[in-house]
Amino acid sequence: MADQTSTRTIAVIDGNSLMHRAFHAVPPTMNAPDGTPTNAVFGFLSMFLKMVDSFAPDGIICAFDKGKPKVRMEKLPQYKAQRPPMDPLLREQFPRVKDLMRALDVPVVELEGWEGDDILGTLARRGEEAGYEMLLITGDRDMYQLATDHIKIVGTKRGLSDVAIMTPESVDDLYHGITPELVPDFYGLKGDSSDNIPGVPGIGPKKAAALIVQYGNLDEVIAHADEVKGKMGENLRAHIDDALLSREIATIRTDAPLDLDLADAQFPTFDVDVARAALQSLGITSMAKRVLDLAGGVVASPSANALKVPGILTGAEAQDALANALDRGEWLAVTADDDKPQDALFGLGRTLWVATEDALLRFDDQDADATLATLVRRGKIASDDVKGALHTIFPKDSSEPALIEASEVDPARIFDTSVADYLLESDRSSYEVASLAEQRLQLTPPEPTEELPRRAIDALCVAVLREPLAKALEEDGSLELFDSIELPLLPVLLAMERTGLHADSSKFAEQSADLGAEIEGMIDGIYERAGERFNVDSPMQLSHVLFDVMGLPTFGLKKTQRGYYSTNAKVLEDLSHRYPIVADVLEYRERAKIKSTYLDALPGLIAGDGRIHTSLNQTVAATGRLSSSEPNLQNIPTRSELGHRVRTAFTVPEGCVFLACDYSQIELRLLAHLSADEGLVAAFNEGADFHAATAARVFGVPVEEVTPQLRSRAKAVNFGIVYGQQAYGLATSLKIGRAEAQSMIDRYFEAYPGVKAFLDGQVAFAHKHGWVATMYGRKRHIAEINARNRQMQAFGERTAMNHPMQGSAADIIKIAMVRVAERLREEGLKSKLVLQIHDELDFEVPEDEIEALSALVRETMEGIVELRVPLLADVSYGSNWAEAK
DNA sequence: TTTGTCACG
DNA sequence: ACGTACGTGACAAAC
Repeated sequence: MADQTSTRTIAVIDGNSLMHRAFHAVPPTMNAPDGTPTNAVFGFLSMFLKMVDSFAPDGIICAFDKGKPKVRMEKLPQYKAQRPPMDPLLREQFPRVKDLMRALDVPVVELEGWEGDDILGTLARRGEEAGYEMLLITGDRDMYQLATDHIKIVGTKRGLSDVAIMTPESVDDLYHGITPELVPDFYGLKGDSSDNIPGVPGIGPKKAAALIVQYGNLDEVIAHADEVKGKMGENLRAHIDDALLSREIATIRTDAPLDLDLADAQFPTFDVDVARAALQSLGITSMAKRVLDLAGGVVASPSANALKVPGILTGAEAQDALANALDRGEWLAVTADDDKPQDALFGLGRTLWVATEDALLRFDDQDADATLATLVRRGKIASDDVKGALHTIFPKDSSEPALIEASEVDPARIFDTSVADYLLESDRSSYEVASLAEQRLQLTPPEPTEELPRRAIDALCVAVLREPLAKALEEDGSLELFDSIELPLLPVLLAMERTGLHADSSKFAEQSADLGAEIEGMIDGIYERAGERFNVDSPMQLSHVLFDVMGLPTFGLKKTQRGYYSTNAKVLEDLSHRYPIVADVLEYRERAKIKSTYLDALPGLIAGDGRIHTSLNQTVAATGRLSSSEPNLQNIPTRSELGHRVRTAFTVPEGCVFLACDYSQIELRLLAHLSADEGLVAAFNEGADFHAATAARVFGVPVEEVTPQLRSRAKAVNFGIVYGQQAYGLATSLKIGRAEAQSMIDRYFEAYPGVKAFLDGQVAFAHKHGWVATMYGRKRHIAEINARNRQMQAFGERTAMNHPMQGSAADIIKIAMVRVAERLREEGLKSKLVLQIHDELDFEVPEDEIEALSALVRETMEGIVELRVPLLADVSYGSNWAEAK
C-alpha cells in the first residue's frame, strides 16, 4: 500500500464541524429506512467523497468532540460553553456517522474533555514532525492557525462540494496580513460569536488585523493600548481581559494525550460488504457505488452518476438542430444569462443555451434574442427561470419595443423547474437546478469550465429534470395547481414587472428634504437629553446610552443575543411616556426609516421610462404568496399618516387614475368557510360589523352594547387566530395578563367550537402526514411538526394552523390575477395590472375605463370561488396611490 | 455575512 | 426553565 519511502498524506476530519455544515446545507428531507433523519450524514459523506477524489489521501482519521470541553473550562470558567443545545435532529445523526466511518475503517478519535479542534491540532503537529503531509478537513476558520508548509487546511465553502485549500500565504491574504501563528491573537481582538469568543466590542476583522500588524501581536497591542485613539481605544482598554481570554479560547491545543499511531491510518482498507451494509442501513443509495469503488483501490470517478454532456453546436449547425427539434415538437430546455446589469455595461453579450434531446446549442447576442422569441412562439420551452429568460428579450426597464408580448406566452408551452419544485417543497431557499438534479436524480453535474459554463450545465439539468418533475407533481397531486394557477400566472407577472409603477422622483426628493431637516433637529435634541453624542442608528450605542449612561429602568426588559438591552419599538413605547428622550428616539426612528428605506432608495430605482419595476417572486414565500423585491413594493408605508405620504409619489400618467381593489377580511372569511363554524359563518352573513359580532359572542353581550374597547379586543383575537395564536401572543398584543388572554381564547373557542375543531384537525393532520394543504391543494411540508424540541414543534403547529388560510388566500388572488388579465385582453381594455399586495390588486386605469374596470375587477375577484360566506372586494381610486384608499 | 429593527399583508 | 403569534424584504451597524 503506502510506500514508506515517499511522503504519505494523511487527512484528519473535524467531524463536528463537517456535520454542522452538512446539517444546514442539506434539506432535512432525507431519512434512513427506519425514518430517522440522515441529511447531515448524507452531506458529510458527500464532502468525504469530494475530499477523497480531490486529494487521494493515504490515510484518513476522523475526530469528534467528546464530553464537556474540560480542558478549556477548567482554566477558563467563562468559556462555560453557553452554546445553544444542539438540534436533536442533528445530535442523533452523530452515532450514525461514526458507525459509517468505522465501517469504512476510518479511525474515529474522541477524547473525554477534549474538542475535535485540539485533536486535529495534536495530530497535525505530530504528523508534521513525523514527516507526513497533513490535510485538516474543517469548516472552522480559526483552524487556519495550524497552517504550515506541511499542514494544509481544507475548508468547505458554501455548499458541500466546494473546497478551498488554505496555505500560510492564503491565510495571510484572507486575514489582511495575519500569519497563521497570529490567528489566535487576531480572534482575541475580533472575537467569534459562533464560538462564544467575546473579543473586543466594536473591533471587526479589519481593525483587529490592522492593530496586530501595527504592533506585532496581541501582547504588544495591549502594551500600547493607550496609543489607540477614540471609541476603539476606550473599548480596547476596557476589554483587555476579554481579549486575553478570547485568545486563549481561540488557541488550538496541540498536546492532547492521544494514543494513536499515524502509521496505522490507511485508506482505503475497508471491507466492501461491511460498507455496503452500513450504507444500506442509512438508506444511502446514490453515493454507494462511489464509496464501494474506493475499496478496489480505484478512486471512483464521479462519472458513475455523471450528467451526460453532449457536444456543443453553434452557428448554422445550431440553427439546423433547433429547426429539427422544433419540427419534432420536443420540449427545449433553455437558460439565458442571469440579468446582471454590469455585464451589459462591460459590453458582454447575451448567451442563450438550448438543450435538445441530444445536443447542446449555443446562441449569442442577437441570435440569442431572436431564437428565444421564435421558441416562445413556436416551441415548448422549459427553464429554471422562464420569467428571467423572457425578460432578456422583454427587458423590464427598456423603452425599446419588446420582441414579444407577454400575451404571446402560452402557459401550456412553458415549464419552469423552479416553480415546479416550489410546489413540491415550498420551503427551499434556492431552486438551483444543478442541486435539484443532484438531489432528485442523483446526477452529478460537471464543474463549469470556460467552454461549458454554469448556464450551459443548467440547461442540461433542466432537460433531464422536466419529465421527472412533471411526474412528481402528478404523484403529489400538485399538477393541477401548476398547470391551472402557477404557469398561467407566470406571463401575468412578466407583464406586471415590465409595466412597473409610474413614479415622481420630485415627490420623493421633496419629502426627503423635509424629513432630513426634521431629523437633523431631532438628533441634536437627543444628544442634548443624553448629555453626549452617539450614533442613534446603532441599537448597541443607543442601549448603552439609555440603560447604562442614563440609567433607565431595565426591569423585565428583554436582551438581544449580543447581550445588551433591546431598543425595539415595543420596549421604547413602554418607556416613552416617562422619558422624553425615548419618545424622541421613536419619532426619529420612524422618520429615519421612511427616509432611508423609501424616500432615498426609491428614486434610484426609477428606470428610464419613469417607472419602478419590481421583481415579483413566485418561489419565495412558503405559503404560496408572492414576494416583491428590488424594490419591495409590498411594504410601502400606509399605517401612519407620515408614511402614507410616500404613496403620493406613486403616480399615474396623464389621463389615468390609480385604482386599488382589495379583498375584505379574506383570511377570516376563509377560516369561516374552511371550519364551517356556524357562528363564524353567521357573523359574516349578517353583513354587519364582523369584529363587533365576534365581541358580542365572545363577551356575551348584545351587539348594540359592544364598546369600542371590546370590539378592538375581539379584533385582536380574530387576528391572532389566523396565526395559530397562543395566550402569550394575545397577552402581548393587548397588554393584558396571560391568564386573562387565555380565558379570552377559551371563550372564543366556546363561541366558535367549529374553529377549534378545524384548527385541531389541521394540527393532527400535520402530525400524521407532515404537511397541510390549502383549498386548492397547495401543500406545505412542516418538518418541525414532530420535532422533539417543544418550541420547534409549537412553531410547526402554528404553521399548520396558518397555512390553510394564508395559502388559500394566495391561491385565490393568483387565480384572480390570471382571470383579470384574461378579461382585460378579451375586452380590449388599456388598463394595466401593476401590483399585487397579498389581498389587493392595483391598476393603472385610463379615466374612461374607470367604471368598466371597477366592475370587472370587483366581479372577477369576488367570483373566484363560492364560499360559505360572501367573498367581498372593495374598489377605490385616485390620482395617485395615496388617494386610492 | 449576521443582527436588530421596522415597513407591509 | 424558556421564549412565543403567520408571511415577507431592506437598511444601518457590527462582525
